[in-house]
Amino acid sequence: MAELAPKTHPGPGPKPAAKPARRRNVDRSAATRKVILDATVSCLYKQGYGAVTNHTVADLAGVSRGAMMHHFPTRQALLVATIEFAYAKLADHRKDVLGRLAPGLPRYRALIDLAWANAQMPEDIACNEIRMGSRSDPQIAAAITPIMIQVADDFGRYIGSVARAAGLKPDAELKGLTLTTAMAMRAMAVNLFTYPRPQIVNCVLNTLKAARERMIANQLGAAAAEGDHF
Amino acid sequence: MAELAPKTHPGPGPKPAAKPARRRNVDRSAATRKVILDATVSCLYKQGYGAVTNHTVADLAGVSRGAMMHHFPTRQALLVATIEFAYAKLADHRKDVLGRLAPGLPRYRALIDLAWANAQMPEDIACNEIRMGSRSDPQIAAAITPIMIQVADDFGRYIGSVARAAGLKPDAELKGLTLTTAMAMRAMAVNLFTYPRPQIVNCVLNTLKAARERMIANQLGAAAAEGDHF
DNA sequence: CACAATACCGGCCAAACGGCTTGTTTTTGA
DNA sequence: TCAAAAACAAGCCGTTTGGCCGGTATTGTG
Repeated sequence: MAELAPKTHPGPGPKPAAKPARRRNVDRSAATRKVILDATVSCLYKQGYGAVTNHTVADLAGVSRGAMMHHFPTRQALLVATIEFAYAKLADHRKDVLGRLAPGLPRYRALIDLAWANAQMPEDIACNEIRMGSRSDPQIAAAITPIMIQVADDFGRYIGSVARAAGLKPDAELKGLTLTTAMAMRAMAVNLFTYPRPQIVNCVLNTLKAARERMIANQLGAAAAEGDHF
Repeated sequence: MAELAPKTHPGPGPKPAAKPARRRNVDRSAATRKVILDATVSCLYKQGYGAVTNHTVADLAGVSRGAMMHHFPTRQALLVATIEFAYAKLADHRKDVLGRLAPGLPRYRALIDLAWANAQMPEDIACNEIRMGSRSDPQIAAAITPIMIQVADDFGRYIGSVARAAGLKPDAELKGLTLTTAMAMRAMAVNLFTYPRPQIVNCVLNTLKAARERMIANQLGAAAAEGDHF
């Protein structure tokens, strides 16, 4: 739990009540919102949707319920903000990892491992929890569905651009592999909570990578597929 | 909502208060339990884990809350019973479908479509909801985890026996395909609630079937893979 | 038939929930 | 410097939750 600002002078100095450093309102707001959203993601990740209550999140964030009400007047507002916050973080992570790799096949080949890394991140687990949990609340579900559709479509287009940059054409085989990977990663991450068998991970990843290499060989010829890309 | 027994004489006959047919206690119990468990599955399927409350389930089942308390004293008891009930139904369905097919390759090839059919059934969706939802309640999660581990292991052995009967050896490739299929189907069924794009289904199924045919050709030679098995 | 056991009923309770409200502290802008 | 605005604090309330209760109806048993 991060301290937002020192409230008291820590040392044994002669000043018994040092004034807290002056902070601008925009910074105070941003910091508080971030603390709350991080706490929500952490709560969703560790305890699941059912544990996300007013009280729990506020305590976890080290913030009063009043402050939470001020920034997120309703539960719906909190969850919508959390899903946008989490998706943004996931997109940043993707961009960061892929940016270090050369465009073309190396970058395309990194997508499967990246998908698995993403699926394990608390932010992705949190999004899954909200997607599933909000089914019980039509209002929240209605607010969240369009966000998720847009994110999914954006993600699909992004994968398409990475594939094209690698000289691959996004045909049915490529789309099928992309979707299968996305689905399998998500379910596998969820599954690890209740069926802790880490050895299945490499098993699934290898299956997907084998299908990928076969597709690359089909599209670009066997020359592009030489070497061990597992 | 099924009537358990006619309480009053429906017709305009001269008998104003016909006695309800005498039923044995075991039958009364079984019927009531079934109505409650069906209602729980339906509630999980249509509205999700958060909607499964004492009141909602009892109303949906057409049963008093007292009767529910009698058969399932706690929420945990209800959910454990539901997950066992649902898994039994899914296993029956699998057995029923596969039993109509010739053992060997035809039966093995039916597994992917069967996995998708199973994943879409309310009973499977209900199990997913319980698995995810119960993460917020350590007690319920602890009661459910061993059940799911056993079911998953039994299922794995069953797939193995079907594969062996088809002359296939359960190597890493086959296991990977089995796991990938199971994971992708589960996530896809969940996904349809929030991202209604039916066209992705065949895309994923075709990817998995292509991998399957390639594996069959690898293990049994090209002769076994002739024809169109999509 | 009498009496025990089981199935069923619906009101009740404490606890926890979401969110509203009033009051206090800090920042802002003129 | 000072009033308005924003950030923050926390008590409060109506509702809903899971579970408990005394009581009734039906079935099993000697």
